[in-house]
Amino acid sequence: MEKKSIPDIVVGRLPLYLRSIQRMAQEGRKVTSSQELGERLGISAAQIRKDLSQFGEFGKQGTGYQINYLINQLSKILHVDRIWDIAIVGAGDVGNAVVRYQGFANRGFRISMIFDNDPAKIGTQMGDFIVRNTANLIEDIREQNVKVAMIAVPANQGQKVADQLIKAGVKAILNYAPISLYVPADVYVQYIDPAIHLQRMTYYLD
Amino acid sequence: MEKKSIPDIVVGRLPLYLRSIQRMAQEGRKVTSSQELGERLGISAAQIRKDLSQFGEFGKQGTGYQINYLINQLSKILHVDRIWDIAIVGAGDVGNAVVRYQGFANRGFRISMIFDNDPAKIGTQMGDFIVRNTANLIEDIREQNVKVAMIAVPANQGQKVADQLIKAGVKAILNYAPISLYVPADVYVQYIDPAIHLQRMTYYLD
DNA sequence: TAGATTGTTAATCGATTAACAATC
DNA sequence: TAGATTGTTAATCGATTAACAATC
Repeated sequence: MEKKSIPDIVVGRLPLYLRSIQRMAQEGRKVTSSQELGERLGISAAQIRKDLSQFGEFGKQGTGYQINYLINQLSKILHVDRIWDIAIVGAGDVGNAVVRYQGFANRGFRISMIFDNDPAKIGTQMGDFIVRNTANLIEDIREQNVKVAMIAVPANQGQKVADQLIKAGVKAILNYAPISLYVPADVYVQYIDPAIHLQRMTYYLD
Repeated sequence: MEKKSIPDIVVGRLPLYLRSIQRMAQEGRKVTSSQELGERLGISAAQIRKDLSQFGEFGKQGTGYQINYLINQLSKILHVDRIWDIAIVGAGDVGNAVVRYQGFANRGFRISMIFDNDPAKIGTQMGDFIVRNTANLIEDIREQNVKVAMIAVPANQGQKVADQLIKAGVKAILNYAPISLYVPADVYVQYIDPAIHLQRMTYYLD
């Protein structure tokens, strides 16, 4: 009997739930409800209960959800009950911002290497790292068994870098280059393009 | 008679269509089809035709879509047939990356000011701008009639900054702070949080 | 013309919501 | 206990797809 498959749209909301209850925990809160969580996120309480119920019974009638317990469960579900090493490709302004980003702490990730193909940058310090040569990308990533990477290079180099990452065994790519990538079915891609997000809003402005 | 309302999920795909055909134009292409565009984006041809047909008839049977014409039409629909000034709040690493970002050219946006509340940063140069004092945010933004802003401050300052932006008349906020914002119904928010995107992928990894 | 591709309809598929029994 | 809130079902709502007449 197959494990029933969870809709991707549900998976996409779980990290929001996790972020929100982690914040509640920081605030010293111990218990929450689907209603409170929904108000914080702008999502209906029914949807939150339905989403969570796909994975188990995490709450108690009458009282709600123990925050610490739900954090643990969601972390396991999302596989961030461990630390994923991340490789960054591109040591420009975006790569620089990500390599120094403090927001990965307690969220399951840490930067472990950064690459560039510019001789002027290779070997220099960036954040806590020495910029590596993209020419060695495949062997370096393979050697350290890195499975998650970020692409922070210009659009015209994005696909080439993606191809190398895939060859190196990377299975999850966060792409800051403003292009769609072609990848095999067992590789996951997420996109961050500020202009795309902005255009989604200007539609509604006059 | 009311103008029929377009689903937000459709609006969300239009910027992807626009980016893709702008890229085709750069490649020297003149004409495309819903099928080709769909292959580039991993979206079905039927969906692309249906989405576009919500706004008019932009193609010709047998031949497809004139790229330049479709770029013009989509730019108008998304209101990027003009240049929107953008204010950035937060002159840390993320603010620095965004203020220098070259990717807004031809996409309807330009950075016009950046703020920080750190006396060590106020008055210094960042990219093409002098960092302004967040204390003057409301008057500065009002004076220049800026309607679009980005939040690039720590999580615990995000809501406070959002409240100021709204008071200043901003209607669209791209939020890099890892929190959900409360905003009035006439203000639009989009979120960029790399950890959220990464967790969406690690779910599928083992 | 013959071939290709649109715009659109109807059918299918999937996601959200409302409601409530169960139960803490 | 009485009140509150879950987990779940069924109904509703919305989005996607398949198919094809229209037509370039």
